Amino acid sequence: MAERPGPQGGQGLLFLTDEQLRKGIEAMFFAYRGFTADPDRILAEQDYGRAHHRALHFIQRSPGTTVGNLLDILGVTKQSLNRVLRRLMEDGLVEARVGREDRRERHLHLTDKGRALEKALSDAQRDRMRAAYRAAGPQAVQGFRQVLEAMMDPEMRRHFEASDKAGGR
Amino acid sequence: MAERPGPQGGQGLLFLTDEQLRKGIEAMFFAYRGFTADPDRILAEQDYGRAHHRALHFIQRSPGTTVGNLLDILGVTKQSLNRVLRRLMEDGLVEARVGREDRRERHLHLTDKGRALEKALSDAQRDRMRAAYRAAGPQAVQGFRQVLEAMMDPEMRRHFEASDKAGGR
DNA sequence: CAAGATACGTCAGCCTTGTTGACATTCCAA
DNA sequence: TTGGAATGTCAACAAGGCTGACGTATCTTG
Repeated sequence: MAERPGPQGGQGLLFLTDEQLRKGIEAMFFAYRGFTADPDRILAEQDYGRAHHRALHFIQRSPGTTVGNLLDILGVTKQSLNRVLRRLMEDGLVEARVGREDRRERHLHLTDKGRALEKALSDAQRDRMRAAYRAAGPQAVQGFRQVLEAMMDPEMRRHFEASDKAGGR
Repeated sequence: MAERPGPQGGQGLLFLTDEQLRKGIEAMFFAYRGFTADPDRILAEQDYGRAHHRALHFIQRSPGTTVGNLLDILGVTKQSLNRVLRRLMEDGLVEARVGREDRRERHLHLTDKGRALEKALSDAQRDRMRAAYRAAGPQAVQGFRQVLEAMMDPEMRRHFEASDKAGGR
């Protein structure tokens, strides 16, 4: 567990010490706070929460996605998601269209109003991300992405990779 | 906003496109889920939540820390933290010692039982982090840390850097 | 065509963890 | 001695998770 550089490893494994890992864990914790801080402020003004942000984000990213697919991605129960979606539809940010091929499905789309809020949120979040990327540099960004990807559950990695559109990576 | 490589930037700024930033945002989202998944399972068995994990972690990391300091780090209200601490003390995982210099302060320590749970949680989380680090390699880990650090609020970065003990980075 | 499976919505009730506001206690420091 | 700091605690509330149960279209399959 507590590593001294073994005969096989030497300097090359120092980044796997418990202490380094602890720092990584705390870095994730503190960084995630920063990551959500700016959108949270905007959301609070309008009486929405992170759950609404997540729904808006993934509908924006994959317009026409179904409720079931969203459930998969977000990993919450349909009751929980439904409460959020209902509110977004009542408020006219999201619109559900009956599927043409399978009429049981509801295909979700943002309205202009929904797109506007989503943009405000993602602009704020992207600004922070952009600043961090710029400060760290392209090399660091590549490493950042590699570690995050390796940290995901395989099923989540599938969803993540599935989001490559034109211009993805 | 939507960048084409400008005359000044060229290839070097492609990592700052909106699409790259969106992928970074989703990577954070999906990775954080993986990051908390293993401890969450252990916590659920014992009817604790993430809030308890966070408290245990930061008490373990800085034994003797005060309630006020913990409030600072965790960024929640004292009522919220108090509920969690009370439960941990009732269950005999955490012990509060009256300060010797300033007797208003409570210095928090883990009991053996608390240390045991904290270790189980952090072992699980470290295992995942170690696997990710190993898969990505030392170079990537360095980048990972740089980006996360740049993403923190300055005040959180202070707390983060303050946690360097012997062997930190 | 009938029966079962699927996609979705919804009601009811519960829990954790966050919030605000108010107030008490204890103790340090000027 | 008095003001303010550090802490604890009560009450009430909200967001957003959860489970369980049930209803209704709609599709699919035997």
